[in-house]
Amino acid sequence: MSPDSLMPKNCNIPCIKARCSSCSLRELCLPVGLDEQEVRALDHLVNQRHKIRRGEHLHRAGLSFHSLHVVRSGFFKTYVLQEDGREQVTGFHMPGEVLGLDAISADTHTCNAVALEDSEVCEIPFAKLEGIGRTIPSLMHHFHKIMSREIVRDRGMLMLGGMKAGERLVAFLLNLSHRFAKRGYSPLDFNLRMTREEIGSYLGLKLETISRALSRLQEDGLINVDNKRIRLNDIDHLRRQYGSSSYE
Amino acid sequence: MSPDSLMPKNCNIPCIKARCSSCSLRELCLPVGLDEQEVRALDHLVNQRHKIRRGEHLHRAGLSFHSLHVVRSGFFKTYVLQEDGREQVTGFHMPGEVLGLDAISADTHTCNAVALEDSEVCEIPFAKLEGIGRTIPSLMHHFHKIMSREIVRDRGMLMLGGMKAGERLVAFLLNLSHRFAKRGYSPLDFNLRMTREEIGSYLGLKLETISRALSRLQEDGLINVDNKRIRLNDIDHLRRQYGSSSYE
DNA sequence: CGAAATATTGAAGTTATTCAACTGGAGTGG
DNA sequence: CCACTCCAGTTGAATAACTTCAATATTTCG
Repeated sequence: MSPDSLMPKNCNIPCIKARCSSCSLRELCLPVGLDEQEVRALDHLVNQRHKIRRGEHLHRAGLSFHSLHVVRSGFFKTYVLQEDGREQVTGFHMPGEVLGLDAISADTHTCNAVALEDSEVCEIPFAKLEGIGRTIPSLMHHFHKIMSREIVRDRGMLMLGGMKAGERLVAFLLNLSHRFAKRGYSPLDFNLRMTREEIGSYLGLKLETISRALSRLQEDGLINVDNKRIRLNDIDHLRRQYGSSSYE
Repeated sequence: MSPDSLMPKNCNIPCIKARCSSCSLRELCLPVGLDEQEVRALDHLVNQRHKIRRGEHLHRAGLSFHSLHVVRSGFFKTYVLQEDGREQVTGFHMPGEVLGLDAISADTHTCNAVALEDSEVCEIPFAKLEGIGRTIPSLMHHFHKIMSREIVRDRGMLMLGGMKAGERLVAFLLNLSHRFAKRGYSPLDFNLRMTREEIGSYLGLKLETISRALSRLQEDGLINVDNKRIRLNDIDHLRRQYGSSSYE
């Protein structure tokens, strides 16, 4: 049992009307920086909440694109299948983060998105977003910032290029830590939702290498590893020793 | 390194009014898919053309953001300097491609952009773009596609994660080839504008590894290398043998 | 032309991968 | 409840890939 499940406790309704104005993620999600009136406009924009159970897909590569989705609770991974059948993980996604931005380009999803734990998403029909954005410039501008942040984030991953396995892993852990912290969870003690293999795929390493790197960090006393649970014992040391790579 | 000011220095014709409606890049750049009237609106949007000479910077990380720039001619690289002083290349940019999308996120440039050869850019004040976009939905929508494409492109780089040096390099060459082709240049015979070191930085490899991989491909008869000039002798073989990675 | 930057290549060293054996936990069915 | 299997994870040993260091060649540019 994870000490910090990202799931809300009482969810037995498959779809409910989403309301940004009373959502606990207001300060993380689309509404950031919007005033009361603008957030109410968002209430009209956001269609509904969907439950996605662990292992279910939110969308698949090749499907036509209509709506963005914001993670309301839970945890997702996105990935693509390469010709040879290998799965390449392209990202992990927490509450408040937007899925589907890649699909705007060609009106087609370019990746698969699967829930790593029971999750909920809010659906945002993209045409509607563009429509409402026309009348609420600050909303449109905010959306541009979100897209831009996605670019910055992806580019941050690129910068791991020159790093060694241990450094990449630390950068990854620090990134998760930072994102958990922003969501009110401990930045020092959290559960990985993904397997070593998925981490490896994301970082361009093999699962054994991830395992070894984790063991090594534990030997050095920098972290504690108990299966999926990670404790960062000396986050400053981690930050100093390895690239701070604080990309959002 | 050459001393390079932020402003164009001594150009005879430093800045001229840009006109999308008569630009040869119409089919590659912002105007793609817009009708006559909409393109004329773009003429008002685009401020002017700037000449950036080889080695000069278009912008630097940390500077405040006002305008996007579209490469009108020439070739740019973007990069960030890491704490240890190492330069990490984040991209190469050809005519018709937009620079500065990363900066929207925080109104601050997150990377440096330097011309790898004498170049020209068209300046697009971002506030103006958002303003005009409000009245021309198709322009706004097109802009969203451009941002989305940038995300797809960056993510394509991520997918090189699992590949070996030779495969990454081939993916890189095929990507360049494809982009040259779209611009009317030969997809089989082109000049690299960047050094081996810059390619290496971009791909997460050392310059010697790039050099060796190029030599190896030449030995195998797949390409010809003459310093910066590359000829692809068997592009189908290259495409088949290595990941097609046709990201945009 | 000559200096500095860029590129190539070899040999040695390091790092990550591969293959393989083994552990432990979750879930299943007798 | 236990035996069993499956899956994720750990760890070791051998191998492959990449980097580093170093020497040399080539190109670029003032």
